[in-house]
Amino acid sequence: MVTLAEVAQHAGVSASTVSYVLSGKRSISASTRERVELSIRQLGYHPNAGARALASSRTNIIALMVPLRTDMYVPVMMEIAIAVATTARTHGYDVLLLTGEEGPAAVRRIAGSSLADAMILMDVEMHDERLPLLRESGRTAVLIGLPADTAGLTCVDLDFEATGALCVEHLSDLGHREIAVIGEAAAVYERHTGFAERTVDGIRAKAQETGVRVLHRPCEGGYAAMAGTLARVYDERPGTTGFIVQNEAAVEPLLNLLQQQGRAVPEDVSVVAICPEQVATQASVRLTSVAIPAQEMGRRAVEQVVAKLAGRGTDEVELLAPELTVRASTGPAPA
Amino acid sequence: MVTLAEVAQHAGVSASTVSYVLSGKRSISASTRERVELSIRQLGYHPNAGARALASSRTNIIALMVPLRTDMYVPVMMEIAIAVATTARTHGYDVLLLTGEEGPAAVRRIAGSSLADAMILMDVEMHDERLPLLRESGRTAVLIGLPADTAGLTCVDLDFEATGALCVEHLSDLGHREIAVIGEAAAVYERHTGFAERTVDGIRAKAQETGVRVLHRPCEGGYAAMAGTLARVYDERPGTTGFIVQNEAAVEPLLNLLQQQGRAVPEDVSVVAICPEQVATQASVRLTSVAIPAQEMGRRAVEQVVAKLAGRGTDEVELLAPELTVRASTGPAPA
DNA sequence: GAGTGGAGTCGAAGCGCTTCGACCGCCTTC
DNA sequence: GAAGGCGGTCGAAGCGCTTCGACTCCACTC
Repeated sequence: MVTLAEVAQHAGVSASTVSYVLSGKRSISASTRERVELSIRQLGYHPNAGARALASSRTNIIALMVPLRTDMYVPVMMEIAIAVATTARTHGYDVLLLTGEEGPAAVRRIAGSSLADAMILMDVEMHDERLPLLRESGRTAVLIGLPADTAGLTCVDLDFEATGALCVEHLSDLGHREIAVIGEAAAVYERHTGFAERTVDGIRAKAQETGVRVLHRPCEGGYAAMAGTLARVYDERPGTTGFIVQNEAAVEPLLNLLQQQGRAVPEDVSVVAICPEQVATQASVRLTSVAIPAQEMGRRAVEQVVAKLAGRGTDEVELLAPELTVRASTGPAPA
Repeated sequence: MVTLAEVAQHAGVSASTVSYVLSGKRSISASTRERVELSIRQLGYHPNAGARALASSRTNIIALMVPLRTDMYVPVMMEIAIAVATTARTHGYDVLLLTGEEGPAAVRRIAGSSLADAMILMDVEMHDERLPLLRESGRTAVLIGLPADTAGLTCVDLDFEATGALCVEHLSDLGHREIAVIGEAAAVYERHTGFAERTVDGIRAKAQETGVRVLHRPCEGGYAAMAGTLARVYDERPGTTGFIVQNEAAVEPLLNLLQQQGRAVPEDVSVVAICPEQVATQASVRLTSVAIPAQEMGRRAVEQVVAKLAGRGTDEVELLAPELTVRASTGPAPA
């Protein structure tokens, strides 16, 4: 491996000069700069990451903790993770991938070993075990999600309350008075995952306001689970004409089951989904939906991290405004 | 941050002794060891990753290059990535997440900066641009996938040729004589992604052997694309009774369209899928399928990396044997 | 009872980089 | 024309760790 010293020798300058050319922290004459840059290219020099980290106590690495859960909708996670990784690169950072496996201890390990300059946590629960450790470590961090106590934390998330409200409003405007909410798997609510609960809160509040009746049912993905859930929904509320679905793995099963039961979408039943665009547009019926802006979330999280590391930080909660796109799955309530 | 020196002082020994306690590279008396370990715990010491990397030229980081493509089936990628990350941790490694964005240059950057001890490449193409750089860099690497030239490379992958053959064999045994293959998006073949081509090769070979006629059509995911593809298939080969699907985004659309056209699965038409277990079991019809062992692939890749880094390396191609599980989507060909 | 060897420990020399203070000209400025 | 300032460069001191050689002590051996 080529070292700084070798570059310096090759260019006929001192090591510190080369370092300053690289970092731009002191002014360097054009001629020297060019000579150094030429040497760098000719020798194929790359700074050693470890040495750099040691000397500067900056690793240029952001740790990303992704959940291990299988009950979460994976593509969204992946999309966020990829957005984080690519955005990070544009700011000169690499991303370290941590899975939930290790649990809260990972926070301590990363902070303690100075493996990363900052952390991004995904799938944050209302009372997340990692948060105390995070605060204690004093490390820069950004959450994707919204815990109960956000004091001193920077958070990025879709505004799920507004999302829920928006869905109800849309259905209500179309004249629907009985709505069923097909939610995430029960386990998601049990561990108090913020986004799921906030969506339901938003739905309930808007329903109350508009005088719409709401029935909320968690649902595992897949056909079998959806069939059972659907049967119970119609059992309890035969007059249901609107559905809000917040479980991507339940979308297609729901559409199919409705069709099989002779309920036409959107003539008899309207369906609003909260899901990534791709799911909404590729489903068997083009779905009216509120998109989950996974990329945007990943991007914003990194930008917040970078800002905080640059000292321009803000401890704020950034909620992205939901947007509802009307497609072919919603229409006026049947008379 | 607590340093080695502070631990040493606290325990009343020299820094090197603490280091040897940590690494176990020299024998240490039980009493000293205990004293040092106690100090480490009391002070909450974590070795600094950068310093360690610098002094030992080992980072304990494995770089994972995931593709950026959206035409790949994302959940499989995610599953592999998570398996890689968790397996790596059990061997004391962390994982650096690189996206395709940066292209082949990422290989050079990682190797040059000694950011990682080894690399795992996913989504390898037949003539992958990254391979020359990889060979040149001399860095330890394992591929998930199979390029045309595997000389000097360690590869892990499902045996897709055998997979294709297995699917044909199953359908042939059931008496099907005309088979359609619904493949990945055209772009996947255009860039010569090994697994897609090898599957088709395996299918063709076995078809020839068993006297089955095969029609292969690439297909984007979603309903619209699938509808078009299906129409064309029946246009060209009205006698088609068996389908092999290697595009998860086409599975559900295919099943639905067949149903809509009044073709019963499996009475009129048999469908074999090449997809993750979850897709096969959660589809509207429980699918006969060959599973893509994503976790196993990720795990094996890491184990190969660890073995190579420990000097126990083998430059070999490890092809996992496919397993076909018969479920409800295949049956005897109609008379 | 001197010689041998192994177990246990230490000191010091780096690993490759960043960064601080110092230095040297040269251009201003009054 | 002397004082001051600034752009440009260098030397040296670490950053926190690993690792090599050397040293000490003690239990053996013959």
